[in-house]
Amino acid sequence: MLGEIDSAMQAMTRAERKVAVAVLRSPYRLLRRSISALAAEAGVSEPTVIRFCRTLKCRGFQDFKLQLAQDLATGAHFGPTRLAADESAPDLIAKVIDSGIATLIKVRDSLPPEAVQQAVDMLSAAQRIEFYGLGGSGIVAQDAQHKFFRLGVPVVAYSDPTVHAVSASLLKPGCVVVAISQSGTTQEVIASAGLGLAAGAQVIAITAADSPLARIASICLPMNALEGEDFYAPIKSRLAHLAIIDVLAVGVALRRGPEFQLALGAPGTPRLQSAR
Amino acid sequence: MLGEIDSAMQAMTRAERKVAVAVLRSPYRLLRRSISALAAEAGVSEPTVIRFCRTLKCRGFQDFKLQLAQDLATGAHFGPTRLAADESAPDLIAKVIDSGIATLIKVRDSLPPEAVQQAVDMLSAAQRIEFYGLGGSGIVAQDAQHKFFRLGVPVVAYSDPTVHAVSASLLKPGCVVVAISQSGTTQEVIASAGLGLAAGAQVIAITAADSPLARIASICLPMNALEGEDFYAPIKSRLAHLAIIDVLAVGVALRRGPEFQLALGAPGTPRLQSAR
DNA sequence: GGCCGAATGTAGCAAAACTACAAAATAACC
DNA sequence: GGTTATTTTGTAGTTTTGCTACATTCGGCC
Repeated sequence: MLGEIDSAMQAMTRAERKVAVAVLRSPYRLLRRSISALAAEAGVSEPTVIRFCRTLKCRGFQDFKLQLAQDLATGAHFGPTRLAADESAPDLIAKVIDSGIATLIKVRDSLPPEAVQQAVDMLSAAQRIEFYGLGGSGIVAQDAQHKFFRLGVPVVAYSDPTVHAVSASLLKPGCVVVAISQSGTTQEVIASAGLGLAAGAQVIAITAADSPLARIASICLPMNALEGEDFYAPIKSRLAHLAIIDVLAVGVALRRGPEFQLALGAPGTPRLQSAR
Repeated sequence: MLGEIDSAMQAMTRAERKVAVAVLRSPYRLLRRSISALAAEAGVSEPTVIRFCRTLKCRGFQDFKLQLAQDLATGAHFGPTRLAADESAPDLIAKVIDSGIATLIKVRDSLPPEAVQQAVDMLSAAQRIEFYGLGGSGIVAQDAQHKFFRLGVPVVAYSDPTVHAVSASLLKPGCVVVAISQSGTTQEVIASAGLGLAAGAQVIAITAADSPLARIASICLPMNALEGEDFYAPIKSRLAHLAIIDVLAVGVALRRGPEFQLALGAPGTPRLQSAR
């Protein structure tokens, strides 16, 4: 929609263009505003705003606002929407968080259910689970540890390559390694995953499809390259990883039965650290 | 949102429930309709419809329609997201991630822009930033460190109470503490925040509104109690915290200028750890 | 059965969105 | 270059919408 406005601007009259730039400047604020407020901000009259909406194939201002709202909610507008250095706080909030929402939608629609199913089965049956990740992925690994460690399985997270290399070589059949890496090319993680496999453990990779790490893994949960290597790229991929971990954690908790579901934080359960 | 309507129905009066079923029957059609049309369809009066919206924590009918539109657009409208023990993988993915999307939407719509603005100003001007959090919030703190530490400010994250207590008492004016706690009642974090204040530092709290921690903080970014202490509660609150951190990080990066924006991971930038 | 509080509806108001028309600006033509 | 025709923009008015204040009715309780 924002893109459409941008491209339709050429065919607009002068006054309509003024409305267009006002809308593009802070789309989110518009949602809460009235026709008169927008007209005043753009420095035009109210009917001009309505004509602007009609030019965009909308029935009126209300209709326009509704479509814009849906568009912004899906995050479908990202890419053309650049953040300005002087971004207003409401727009800053909306743009950053919508970028997150868009990421989650993408993960939801691209995660292969079969792979998730297999991963949940494998983790539910595991005698021991180890999460490996470096840097940002190391934080994801620690988060995973927090979510899994109350499910009744020994679980650890390592973000030090030398440590997880040693640990991996000491694993046994029945153990599961979850290797987390955005690119799937991080040598240290690939190496440790390989050591784990050699020791008889199984490896679940949360990484880019068709990457070296993905190829050696028993199961791969692909995180399709979030196209648009933009400003938020690292934030997006972190979020995507965390979401995948969440799915696995909930899946395993369900499988393990009610007593462990409670441990995840149902009402009345004594709070452990992670609930803070 | 549709899920919330469903669960809020129990606490509703008879007439409000009639509105609820009318909405749930055809949510999409509602978007184009007016208050009077909905009232007629549900067989109630117009103010009842408004009361229904208010019951759902909306400011009015317009606000309700807007939120509904965004909700429907994201596709995150799974009913009362109960999970069965034998949940199929596609549903598991959809429900867990939609719960996350709903959380982000809630954060987006409830974060006070003025507080965010102030927090960004304060962080941009800070000589030193320290993040404190325990348990699950400790991971959030570490994540924050990763996101901030390339912005040209000394930044650390502590999740050990004795360590951050010592560190807080050594702070000076110009330093900023970001205290993260879900409940806002964690004694150790409150104590350290207090020490920081006493040493002349300022404190930004990411926690529940009106909690003890919120009251002593210079600025509070409230994470309104995500009602429905359900199965995902801990996952939701973690996600909400991370999202708030993201907003702050992007806000500060923008303020600090282009060179630091690149550091967050724009194309062509050498990748550091967090990009993995 | 009468009283009290909650729940619902009625009536009215202010503002919002939209329409019809007139003024201004622009372009076309002689 | 001036006059006319056409498009563009603004003004004023109408209708609808969302909302509020108040009255009425319903349901529980002594």
